[in-house]
Amino acid sequence: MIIDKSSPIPQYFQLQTWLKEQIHHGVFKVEDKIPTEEELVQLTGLARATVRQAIQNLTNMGYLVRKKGLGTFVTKPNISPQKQVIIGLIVPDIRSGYAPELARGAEDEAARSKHSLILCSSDDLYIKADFHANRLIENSVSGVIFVPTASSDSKNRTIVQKFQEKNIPVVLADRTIPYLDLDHVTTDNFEGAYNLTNYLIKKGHKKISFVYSNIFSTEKLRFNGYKKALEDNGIQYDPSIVVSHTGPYNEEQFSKYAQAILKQKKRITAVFAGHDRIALTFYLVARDMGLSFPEDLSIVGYDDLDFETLSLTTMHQPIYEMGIESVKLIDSRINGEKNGHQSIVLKSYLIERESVLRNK
Amino acid sequence: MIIDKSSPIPQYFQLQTWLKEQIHHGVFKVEDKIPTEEELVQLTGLARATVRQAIQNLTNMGYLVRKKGLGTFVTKPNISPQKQVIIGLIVPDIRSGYAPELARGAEDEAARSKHSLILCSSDDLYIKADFHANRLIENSVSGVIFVPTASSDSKNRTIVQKFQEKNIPVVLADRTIPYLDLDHVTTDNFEGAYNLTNYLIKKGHKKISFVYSNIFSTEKLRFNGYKKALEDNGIQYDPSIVVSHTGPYNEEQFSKYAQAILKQKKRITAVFAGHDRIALTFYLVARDMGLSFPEDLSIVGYDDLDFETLSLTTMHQPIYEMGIESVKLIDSRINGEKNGHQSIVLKSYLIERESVLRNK
DNA sequence: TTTGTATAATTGTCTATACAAAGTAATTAT
DNA sequence: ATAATTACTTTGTATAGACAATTATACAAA
Repeated sequence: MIIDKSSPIPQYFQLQTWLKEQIHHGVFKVEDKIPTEEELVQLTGLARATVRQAIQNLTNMGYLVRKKGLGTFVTKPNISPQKQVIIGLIVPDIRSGYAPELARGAEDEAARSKHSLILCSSDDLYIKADFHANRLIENSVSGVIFVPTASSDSKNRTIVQKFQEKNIPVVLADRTIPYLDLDHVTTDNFEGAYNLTNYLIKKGHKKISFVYSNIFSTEKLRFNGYKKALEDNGIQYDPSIVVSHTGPYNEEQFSKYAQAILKQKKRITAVFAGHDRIALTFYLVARDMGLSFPEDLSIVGYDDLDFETLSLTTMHQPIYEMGIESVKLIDSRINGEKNGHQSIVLKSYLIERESVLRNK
Repeated sequence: MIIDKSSPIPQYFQLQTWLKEQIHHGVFKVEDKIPTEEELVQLTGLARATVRQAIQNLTNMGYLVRKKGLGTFVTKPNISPQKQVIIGLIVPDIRSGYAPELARGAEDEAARSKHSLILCSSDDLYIKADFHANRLIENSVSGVIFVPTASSDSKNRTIVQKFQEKNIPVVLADRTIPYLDLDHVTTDNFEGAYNLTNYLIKKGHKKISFVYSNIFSTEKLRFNGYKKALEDNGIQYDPSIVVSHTGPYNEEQFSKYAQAILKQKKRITAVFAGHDRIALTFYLVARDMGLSFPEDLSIVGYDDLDFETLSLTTMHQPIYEMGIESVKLIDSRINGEKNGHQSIVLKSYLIERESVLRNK
């Protein structure tokens, strides 16, 4: 029998479930007419009002369409049985640095699970990141990949918390925020910088300038790797050839730093730039000052950006993979697979080009 | 009286309308309890089932919440009075060419109207563009900015039609598709190429090679501009120094073209590359062949990509503005402001750098 | 060929009634 | 004072029956 009168489950609900099963099993197919109310009354022994309640509910749910004078019909298996997943990506600027590569990695991985990616550029400003965060929340995204801005840690935390309040999983990409237990994908910045510094030292360089922004976790780690490598090789750390800029990269400012460093009397032989952009600035300034390259000055960068005509020795960061891993993390959060927060640290490797010369 | 028994309008519907009005006019406020079913029976003279039908409908619509044993309550006036607008952006690859600039322009303009941008890279392939199109449609985007792929016109048309069937406005960015009346944002490719060719001619060049992909509307127009400029200056068009590649840009292939052109006996003095990437490839090949630059060979490109260390004379395309205008067009479509399709042609301008030398 | 009419089938609207289930509030027992 | 009981209110489930509105079909009339 279809209806169990002794069951505590409401009879309209039993009928409703039965009808749904019939549709699901293809007994009533798409566009088919299901039995009339009267027939269902005969079939189940229920009152017509009860039958109607079951049918009405299924109609509201979109399983059925009722047509006056004609009957009740099974609707086309409707749109989107699985909810659309949208992931927000907040980068400093989609035009610069590694952002395009990160975006593409994230996009490709998202596409694999039929997810979509909303693009947000923060210009490294808290206020823009906050604006985007609000919009992402309004769009009820399923997760966010966030590259922290150049603002203070506490402001970056505010943004993360905004998402957390709405139970939206957040993955920090590349940079991290202190005192915040979060999923995080980055590269081995300390180790990478350590290896790169060692490489310079093995090439005979002792006076190695280090120029970086001290507000980003990544560059701070690189600086630590640099210092450790000096120490392990018995080279005295010299603060006078280190530039620690409190703020994000800025072409004009870093050009001045480059000029200052290159004009110093105690001649440096190599520059370790906090990232490739800085390396490029150094190269341009050095060239303008009449230094020949790499004969007069060896330069290494960090990131492996695509400078077509500048053959820069640098540390390649697997940015594309970072995008992939970020989306994977978001995905596992959405599916509630993991508990506790994960930090994924990807390996970077040295790309030896022609910007470093053995120091005699 | 609340209910007009003689009206042809169903009584449950009359009650439903009345209740909705009371809520709207604030007689029943948010979180308020509305009269119980029994009270409404007294008030209206209807049967309880009829009253229930009215209440049930309003519950389904989200106006009311029923609580067993407690009563029926007015819900909070729900979320999102204004719908979120999401715009899809389909570019060949967010990592290359002008895509980042276009994306950023679109993003900034979208942000101004609190819209969001979903990023899609097609790799210039029909199949990927189609995949993204389907996902954008599933996400019910409000509009799409589409850079046609390197596939055939008919395949690109198929994708556009997919959106049109769902009444989703489409704007073609940069490239166009023949025989398709659509909103379109581009630059004056013919005129730009004409001017750039004239510039070369005024610099004394007569043997000017032209190398391009003949599958894109933009580069075809540039080629036409090039030919027209030759003609207007009385220079014989020479097909043997023109490379017309049937397919998208491809580094390996274009390197071979460059080698072939540069090895020819009838020595060319300048190259007009279909876009900056091609110009770069020519530069690299020429350099590897021992040609000095720009003394032995003048090169011009098109796009004004950011090649840090290559001082390329080129035609600057206002790509950022193209992104802005594209979103503006989508916006006016969404608001139903315009009828008929619009073509916006932005002005490009010559950037004179150091890659062109006067030919003696 | 078109238009009108009758009829059957089916869903839509509505009334009247009864008991169940889930809360609240007052009362009673401990 | 606290806990258990009871009474009451309100929505939830269910039955039985009546008539209205809409559609398809067949047949008749213009």
